Amino acid sequence: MGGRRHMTGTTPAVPSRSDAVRNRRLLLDAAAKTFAERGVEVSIGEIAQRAGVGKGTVFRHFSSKEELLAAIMLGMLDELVGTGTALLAEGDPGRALHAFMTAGVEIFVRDRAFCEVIGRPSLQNPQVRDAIDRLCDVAEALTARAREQGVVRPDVTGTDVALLLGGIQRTAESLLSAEPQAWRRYLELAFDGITTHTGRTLPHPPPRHLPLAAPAADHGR
Amino acid sequence: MGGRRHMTGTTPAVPSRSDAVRNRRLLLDAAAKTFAERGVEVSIGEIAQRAGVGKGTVFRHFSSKEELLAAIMLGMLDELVGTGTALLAEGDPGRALHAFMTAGVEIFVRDRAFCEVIGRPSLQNPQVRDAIDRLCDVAEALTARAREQGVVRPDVTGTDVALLLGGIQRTAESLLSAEPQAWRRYLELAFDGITTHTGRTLPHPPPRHLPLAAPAADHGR
DNA sequence: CCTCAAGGTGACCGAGCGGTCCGTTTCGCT
DNA sequence: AGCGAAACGGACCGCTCGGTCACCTTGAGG
Repeated sequence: MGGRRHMTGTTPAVPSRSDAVRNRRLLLDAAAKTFAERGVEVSIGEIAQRAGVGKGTVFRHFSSKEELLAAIMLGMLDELVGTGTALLAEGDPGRALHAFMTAGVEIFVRDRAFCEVIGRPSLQNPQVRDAIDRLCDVAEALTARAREQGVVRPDVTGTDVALLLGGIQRTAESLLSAEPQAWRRYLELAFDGITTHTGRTLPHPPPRHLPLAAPAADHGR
Repeated sequence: MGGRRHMTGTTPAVPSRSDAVRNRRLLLDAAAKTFAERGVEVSIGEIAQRAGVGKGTVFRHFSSKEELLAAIMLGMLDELVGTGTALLAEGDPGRALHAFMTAGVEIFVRDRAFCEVIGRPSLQNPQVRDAIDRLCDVAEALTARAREQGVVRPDVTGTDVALLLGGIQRTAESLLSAEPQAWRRYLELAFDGITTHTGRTLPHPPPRHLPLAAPAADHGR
């Protein structure tokens, strides 16, 4: 997982001095928690404070806020890809797909920054995009198995499934503080939607991949 | 629509001088377009520029950015409530509910600020909350009709339907720039999910209303 | 045409942000 | 213990934002 002494883009992967490794760990942990609770808008200063280090130390380890964020998002994406890959060994394709979707929505529900970053290509760095591609691939593999067995309707793709994860979280979002498990309701609803056989095919052609190459012709005014 | 000469909260409803009414109109139009395209984060300065007025003029008409935003959100919510109410007269309850959901998702898709504001109670003023309550009520009325006729499964509520609107938009979000109509696919998927009869009941108790009374125990650090 | 209050405006303010820099501390090696 | 390099920290910079204010313009009644 990741080259040892290659530089990970712009910042040395892992420093050698003991205080530096410890602070890097503290920093990653604090950032993960803070981003999860409060979203991408939290200030670097607050993360530093929570980690018990100075603001400058943050930028010694990560050249920018975005890089710190990407490091954390990448870890979670890889974890989910791993879960999906492991589930390809599960015998029952329907159960495997359901378990994958459960794991996916759980991440969205747990982490506010994850929700905000995924699907906003304008904010994403190349590594995150690659990880999302891999996520779509494993979702497609799981979906294909279920589709061939007739568990899911024939015109549903892995990209559909990946996109639904965020949609399910969004549906449950405003209930989450009062009903932390409400998302399971909407996961089941969506799962019934993709497994029901109406005879009709869904409107609009199914998505093959995510359009991740946003030229970001943004608010350059 | 709405009281004529009542003051709308904190700012005089409609001024009397001709230039003032005209500028107010320009401002509302520019703000609606800008919020729709770019979300709540756009600066007041940009809205003013787009309306062709000075920044100070914005604050003469609306005491804060949030009030301007609320005025626009309120208009759209009321419009959707009106559409839903009208659809209660439609003969076919299933078609009526489907049409209501279509109208709802269309608004979400068209307006980025709408997506960002709805369901974030921490940002909402009382009038917007009331409008959302009314929206849930009309959604419940439409859903109840469809439920009684056996069109939708028995354990689906109007609040479920209202929440799904945002979820559907979110699902289609990253496809929207390349495939502006992709949301129809996920609307159909969700509609199939609430109309299919699996025999199983959904997990988690159905939501009765939205928990709109967020005490906002926020990042007051 | 005159008057004056209502309306318009942009320089300005304070707060918060990401990111930089350099004097100071600490680690690890000899 | 002594030393050089690496890491630390927080004052600091430039920028943007929402919101204010004192001065100027303009509409409309007389």
